[in-house]
Amino acid sequence: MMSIGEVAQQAQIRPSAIRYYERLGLLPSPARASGRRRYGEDILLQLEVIRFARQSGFTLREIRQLFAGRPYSSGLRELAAQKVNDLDGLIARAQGMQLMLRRALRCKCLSLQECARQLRRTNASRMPK
Amino acid sequence: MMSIGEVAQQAQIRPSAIRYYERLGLLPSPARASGRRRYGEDILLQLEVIRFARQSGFTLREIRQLFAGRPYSSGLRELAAQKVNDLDGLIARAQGMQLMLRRALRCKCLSLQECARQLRRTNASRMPK
DNA sequence: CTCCGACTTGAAGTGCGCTTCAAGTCAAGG
DNA sequence: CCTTGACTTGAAGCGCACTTCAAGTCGGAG
Repeated sequence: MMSIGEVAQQAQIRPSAIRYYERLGLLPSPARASGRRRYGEDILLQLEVIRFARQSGFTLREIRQLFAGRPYSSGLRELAAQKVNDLDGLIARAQGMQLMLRRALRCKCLSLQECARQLRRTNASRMPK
Repeated sequence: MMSIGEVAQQAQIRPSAIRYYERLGLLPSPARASGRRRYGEDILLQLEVIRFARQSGFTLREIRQLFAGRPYSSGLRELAAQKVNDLDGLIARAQGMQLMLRRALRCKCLSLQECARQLRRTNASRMPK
């Protein structure tokens, strides 16, 4: 069993963030030894998933809905499917942005107006309203 | 020439956001007619690029650095190249997340622990520390 | 002319994701 | 024993991206 400090060090995260996740309901309250939190190995995996999801643009509330609920809960699969869809949009936008930046790097016209015009011409379909 | 309200309506954004962007230096101060801002068509393109960049995970400060500076400024190309790189990471994480969610949808084990274990087994290389 | 609605400004407020602070508890080492 | 340092809590603070509010200005319709 690890202390919150050990977990934090291994997960490269601040203890305060772990406590914050717990308060928000992303993590279950762990066992306690004379008041102090004691964690098993599982916590590291859970924190990894939280970070991974955060870095994919999920909010903590979404992460709680998706991962901290019981399996098979009613709207959960629907939500997950929606999220898969959202990620398609995110990926498309990120790729469009890359295209724009690469183009700007090549053509030496790195200014808002020029790049916008280029983007519009070549990538209009991927620019959401 | 358009008023801030017209621009806002066409760009699907609040006037307050336009003023905020202006204050932050993302947008130049437009012409004024008896105190009121008057915009040409260019503003719509500029706002589109800002939204597009925001949706790709850029902060407003980054957007200002990248797009609101003069062309060819010193560290600008370097920054852009860095951003292209960051986007690779973002795209990879988003795709990893999609994989995880799709898997969870198929195998009916949508719980933090199960998905984490799956992710770890199948996608460890894409999980950043 | 008067009223309405859209605009102006600066300042304060909001929600998110944390961090920091203050005050206190506890266990282990010297 | 007593100090040290990691922990506990609740509350406050912070940076971001805006929005909202308060108080005032302005142009055009009636």
